Amino acid sequence: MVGKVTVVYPVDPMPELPEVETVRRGLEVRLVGEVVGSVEVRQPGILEACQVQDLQGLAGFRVSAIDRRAKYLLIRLEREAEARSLVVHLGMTGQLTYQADQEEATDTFRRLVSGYQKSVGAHKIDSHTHLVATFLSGARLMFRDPRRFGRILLIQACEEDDCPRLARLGPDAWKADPLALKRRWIERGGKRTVKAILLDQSIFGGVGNIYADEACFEARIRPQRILSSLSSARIDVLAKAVGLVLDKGVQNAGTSFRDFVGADGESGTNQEDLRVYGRGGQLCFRCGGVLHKAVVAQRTTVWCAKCQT
DNA sequence: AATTCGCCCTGTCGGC
DNA sequence: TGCCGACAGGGCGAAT
Repeated sequence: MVGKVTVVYPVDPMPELPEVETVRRGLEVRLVGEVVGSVEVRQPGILEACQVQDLQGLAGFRVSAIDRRAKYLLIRLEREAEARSLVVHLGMTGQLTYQADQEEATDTFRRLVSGYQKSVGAHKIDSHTHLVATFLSGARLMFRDPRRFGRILLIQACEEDDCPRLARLGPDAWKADPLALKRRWIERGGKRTVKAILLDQSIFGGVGNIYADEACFEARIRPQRILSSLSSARIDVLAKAVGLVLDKGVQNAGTSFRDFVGADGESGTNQEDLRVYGRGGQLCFRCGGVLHKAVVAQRTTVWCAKCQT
């Protein structure tokens, strides 16, 4: 028996495509059809290109759909002939949770499950809760983000192409045709590293630090390899690996080290399936070699020097 | 033109 | 034990 085991809980990096998709699915089930009663902005600093009054003016709008583009959530709102999109980026620690009624348990319940903190239920309103939308049904949608890297924008539904953040995004990386990934990587990647290309949201959107490293491990390619130095066949493998790790992330309802929760406050389980992210210095599950850690493309990067070439 | 840097922000952790 | 600096990190604008 081991005496005392120190478990390190890394802070979740930015929610990436699978995490945002998990929130989208949760909100789609619960939020569509709800009519906004009032919106309280508790921290105006999270707003971008819109004012507190604009959000307060959403009273009477009905939620018609929840869409996602890369790591952005788009909450579609309609009132008579008007249509708006509430655009939400979760930053690093953002949580967008739904509460059916205010009598429901109002505190997050955390417990340890397989070495990680498991979160259940919407968090109570605290100093990190920056926006609370209350619906006519009594339900609430809350945006909570301790590190405040998240952003909320409100745009006219028809102005999506004029929103610089959205206009910059390339196609969605999830469910993209592997041949399309390959073609665009080669066209737009120049002489950059695989890691830099995977993280570049204007080439394909949705992949962040976790899934970039996991895809490289899956494809047995070093993240610092220059893409143009890879054979055509190996780029094909990488393209399939990206699809695979994103699929798995979505199936597992996202990666939760600490902060990430879905719309109902539930943690994901993908952290249990990670092969390299957060494992620098530990042993490779595939070959037993020591996993290396270094900064590549300005991000902490982990790879196996033995089986990734 | 392509790439890098500094900033935003706060909880957590290691060192003293 | 407690204080404090270092660190983490996506996206954006400025600088190189």
